[in-house]
Amino acid sequence: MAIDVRTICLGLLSLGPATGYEIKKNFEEGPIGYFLEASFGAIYPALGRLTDEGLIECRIEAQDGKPDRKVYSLTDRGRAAFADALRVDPGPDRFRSEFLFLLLFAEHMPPDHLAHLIDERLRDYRARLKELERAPCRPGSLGIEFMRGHGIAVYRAIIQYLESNRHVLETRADRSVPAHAAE
Amino acid sequence: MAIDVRTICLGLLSLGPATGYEIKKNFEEGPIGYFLEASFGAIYPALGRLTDEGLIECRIEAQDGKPDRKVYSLTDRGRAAFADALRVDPGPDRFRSEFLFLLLFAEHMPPDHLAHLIDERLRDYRARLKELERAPCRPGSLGIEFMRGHGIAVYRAIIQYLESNRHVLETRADRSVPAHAAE
DNA sequence: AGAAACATGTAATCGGTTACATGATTAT
DNA sequence: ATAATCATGTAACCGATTACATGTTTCT
Repeated sequence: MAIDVRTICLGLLSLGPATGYEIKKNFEEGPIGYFLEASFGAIYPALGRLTDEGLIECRIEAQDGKPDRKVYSLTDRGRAAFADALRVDPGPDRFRSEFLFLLLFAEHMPPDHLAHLIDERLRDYRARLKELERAPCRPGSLGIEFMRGHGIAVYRAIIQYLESNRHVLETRADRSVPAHAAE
Repeated sequence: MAIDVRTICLGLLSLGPATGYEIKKNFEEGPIGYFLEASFGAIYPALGRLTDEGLIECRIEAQDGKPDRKVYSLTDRGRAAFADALRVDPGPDRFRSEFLFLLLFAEHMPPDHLAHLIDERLRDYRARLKELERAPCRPGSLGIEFMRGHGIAVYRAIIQYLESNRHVLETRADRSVPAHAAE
């Protein structure tokens, strides 16, 4: 078994007690979402199983209106289990991009659509970069800072590459319907 | 429906006829595997469905010993369907890394294990980079070249980041059992 | 002798996404 | 008013991975 949502929850809880909702936030804000993701539909059941197995325990905080907060924290057995999980050798890093898949066929796209596609992706990456770059008020752990730097380095590389090489695809798209051939 | 294996097969077949085996090779060699992946268990059924739907067709080449080669190619309807699929807006690019997840807990790792982890990952990235860098004999399509450049840019950024920042995690790992505290 | 490449396929299993269900409070 | 944030959970569905099944040829 590789690194699934259960292990991720275990890991994040080893950094401190948290609710399912807070765990989810980790993937949406901050550098962790740069290389990990999990949905509520995966997190809540994982937390349930982990509790059944005695690897985490849960303190319930009543709230008015909202559902009770369930703050989970690692048990000793959970700590041990996680120390164990830390020894697995990590699978390969993977970059997945539907965007690049589409660009594979840039030549068969209307030039304006192609340009729009690249513009949007660039906007997206610039936003992600800015998000990572704005330093956290309270600097997180060493690990988190390292992830942040990693993300920044990669996003910068991608933005730079896109900016300086888009013309390769775009001039070709023009040439596929060259002006002098439309006569 | 986003970009699933069926669409990927359709796209790769739009570049020329191929067998399931050849489609799979695309993900293992060459720049396409940099941002896409699919297993035989996904490709063969996808090819079957696509054939049933009349989007691709199959020419069977008998062979001795080996199973027959089934060379698939797009039909006109398939070409139209793919042109359609090209219009969807691509989901976000995602980078997933179990490796970075582990590094999140670098402080709780034996220093030699941490160093080994990073060494291995660096080796892996250098190999991938070399693989991308060795220019294809027959330069592929513009699109492929673009992907190649993208991968090279990203891998270089990651390697450089890892090389120049690993000490941040590693000196800390040392300090967790500092020499002067062991007295 | 053994591994790797060539070549296609099936089936069990599974992890996870998406959508649904509920509902108060606070910010725009 | 409307959207967003807070807060937890269930269930259907699904795509895909993994392992299995089979067998030859060629490279090391």
